[in-house]
Amino acid sequence: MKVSREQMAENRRRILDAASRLFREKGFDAVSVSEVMKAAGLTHGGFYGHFSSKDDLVAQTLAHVLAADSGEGGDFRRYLDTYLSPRHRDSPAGGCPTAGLVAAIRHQTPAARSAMTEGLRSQIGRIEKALPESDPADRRRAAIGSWAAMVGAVILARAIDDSVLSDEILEQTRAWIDAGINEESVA
Amino acid sequence: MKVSREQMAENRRRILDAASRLFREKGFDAVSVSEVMKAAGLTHGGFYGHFSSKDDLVAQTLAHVLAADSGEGGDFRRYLDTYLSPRHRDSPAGGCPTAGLVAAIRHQTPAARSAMTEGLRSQIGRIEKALPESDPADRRRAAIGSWAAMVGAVILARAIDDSVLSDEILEQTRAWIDAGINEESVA
DNA sequence: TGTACATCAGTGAACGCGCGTTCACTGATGTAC
DNA sequence: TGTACATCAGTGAACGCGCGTTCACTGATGTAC
Repeated sequence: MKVSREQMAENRRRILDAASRLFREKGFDAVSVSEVMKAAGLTHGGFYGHFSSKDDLVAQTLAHVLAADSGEGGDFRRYLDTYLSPRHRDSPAGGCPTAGLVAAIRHQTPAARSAMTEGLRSQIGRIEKALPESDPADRRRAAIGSWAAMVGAVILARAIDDSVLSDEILEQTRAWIDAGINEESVA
Repeated sequence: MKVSREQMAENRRRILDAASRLFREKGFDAVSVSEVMKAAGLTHGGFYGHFSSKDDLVAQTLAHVLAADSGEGGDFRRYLDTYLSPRHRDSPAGGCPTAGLVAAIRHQTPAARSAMTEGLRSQIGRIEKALPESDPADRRRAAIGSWAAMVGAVILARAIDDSVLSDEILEQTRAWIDAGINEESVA
């Protein structure tokens, strides 16, 4: 049955939101088109009215979720504490899409890589702005280094089965970044 | 046709080596059992004489490649320069198995997670030893923070399609870690 | 040392399954009058 | 505003394909004598 234009737009949003959560939780390959559609409250046949292929869904989901990833104009240290928390590590579905999906981007289409590139560029810019003032070159270095360490730490912490070591990775990386930021702002 | 015991052991090693390269290059899901066997110079039917399932191959490949990942008793800065080089970024198949595979471990079996946990534990220990002397607690913090940043930077650098930004991520992360190490050794 | 034969590593056809994708159909929407 | 009908978003059965896995078979290995 046909559906109103607003309903169709909302359906599309629900598909993207469902895909976004499922992809972060289980990875691109382990999530089927049917699963996404069911999670969005629809049947699989209607999928191709919204997207040209599963690859297209992946690319559009990335653009959707990385654009929404903004916010956080606030304090960098607060962001750091939240990001490197056990709570964030344990919630991939609702957590940072970069931590959940970057590594898989290598095996996706050029459109997906492009979306990730822009997402990463703006995320680095956002961290630069949130960092305590100092020399612009140092600030950029700190933004990139911190972000690499944050994403790396969450990925490592999520991969292992020893919760003590996992907690330690989060906490030590947090302290290490914190010390690096102090150093930069003092320099 | 049957094959000598030594030949069988060598075949097993060749399967693990082929799987190791292919998994790092394309990811676990995108590599089929047949593809691995063909790369090892065998046919797919013989696979189950060596491994009980593809999941078993994944777990054993991780144990195999993470154990071999050792070496590098040398200078940390040299290791850092090599690790965060465009050459390493561009060679996932022959590169660090952690950078190539950690993020996918979350979706693998407990045996695979266990292998990654031990691999990570020993890698952190190795870096601790290679770091310039200072307080042991600072050294451990630096080892974990540096490793998170190194793995994160390579994963980020591999994900994007802008080679200028990708090079910058490697170089800035290298400089950021270098500064952090200096700070620790001075403290 | 040489022979006879049981073992078993590797082969390749075949299987069942779930996936991405297609398509004839349905019935609510929204436009033309 | 009310009616008639063309449009088209969503449905669900069906498809072809590649995957992991199985199995009857082959022939070299290596052991028993």
